Amino acid sequence: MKIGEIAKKAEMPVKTVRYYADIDLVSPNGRTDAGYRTYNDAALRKLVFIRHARAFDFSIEECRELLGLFTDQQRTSADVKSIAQKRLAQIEAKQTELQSLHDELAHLVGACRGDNRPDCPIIDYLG
Amino acid sequence: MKIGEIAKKAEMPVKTVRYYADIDLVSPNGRTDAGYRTYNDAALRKLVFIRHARAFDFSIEECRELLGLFTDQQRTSADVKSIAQKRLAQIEAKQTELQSLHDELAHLVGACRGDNRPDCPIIDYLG
DNA sequence: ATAAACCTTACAGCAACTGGAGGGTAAAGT
DNA sequence: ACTTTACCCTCCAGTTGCTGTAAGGTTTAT
Repeated sequence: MKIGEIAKKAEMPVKTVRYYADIDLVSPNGRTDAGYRTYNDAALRKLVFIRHARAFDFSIEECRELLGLFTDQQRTSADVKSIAQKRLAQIEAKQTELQSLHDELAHLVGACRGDNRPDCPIIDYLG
Repeated sequence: MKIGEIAKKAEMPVKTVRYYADIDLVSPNGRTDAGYRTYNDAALRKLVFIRHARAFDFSIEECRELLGLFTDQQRTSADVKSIAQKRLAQIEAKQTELQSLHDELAHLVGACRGDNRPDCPIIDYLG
């Protein structure tokens, strides 16, 4: 499989696949005579794995860690769960933060008449 | 006021104040003979304004826009409200996204026994 | 034969800073 | 007066996770 084909199957840009190769996250299994990267099905599974993990906002380094567990026969589900729980806690923290952000801003927007007079509680609050 | 003083009053790192000067977001009103940036109270108010707006995840460009309105006597509250509403919609979209992320991941974490056996629904799902 | 589609590397850029090197200056202590 | 400490300066590199572009080489289809 050349890079275009695996990228299509993994549903990500060619650039991204090449980037993952550059940072040694998912390496091609070889090169053609012309220097084209060649990939196998194992690489495809890794890319799909990463796409899913990235959708969960796992960082690249977390993906690397998870990928290690993914291919490690010795891993325990506790290892994986612990990483996922850490991520979940991060998400929950972000949610809380976003909620108070939302509430404050919504309050200000609600208080602003939005007419063509210059006085505005949003500006007052921010300033 | 020199940069250290205004940074302290505005509650942000000196580096950040210097950065805002570099990108012409908040310029010093002059320089000392030695080349030190000098700031006045108007600059301080702008920095505080920006810190608040940034806490709402307004981008620097949005801050620039808001700052323009802030100092523009001709602005109407409708101008400001429209920017704030746009931002509110972005926050709400992010919240929805984060919620489904949370639910999916929480489901997976809940399904994982987290013992020392290798089979793990999180890995199964991601792979 | 040639054009389109594909591949390569290498560098630049995004946002919004942060850190560090390598210096000059000012304020405070002795 | 001298030294230490605390500031200040510029410039460059790095962060994250790519994406865009330039300037080429290769393969495939017509």
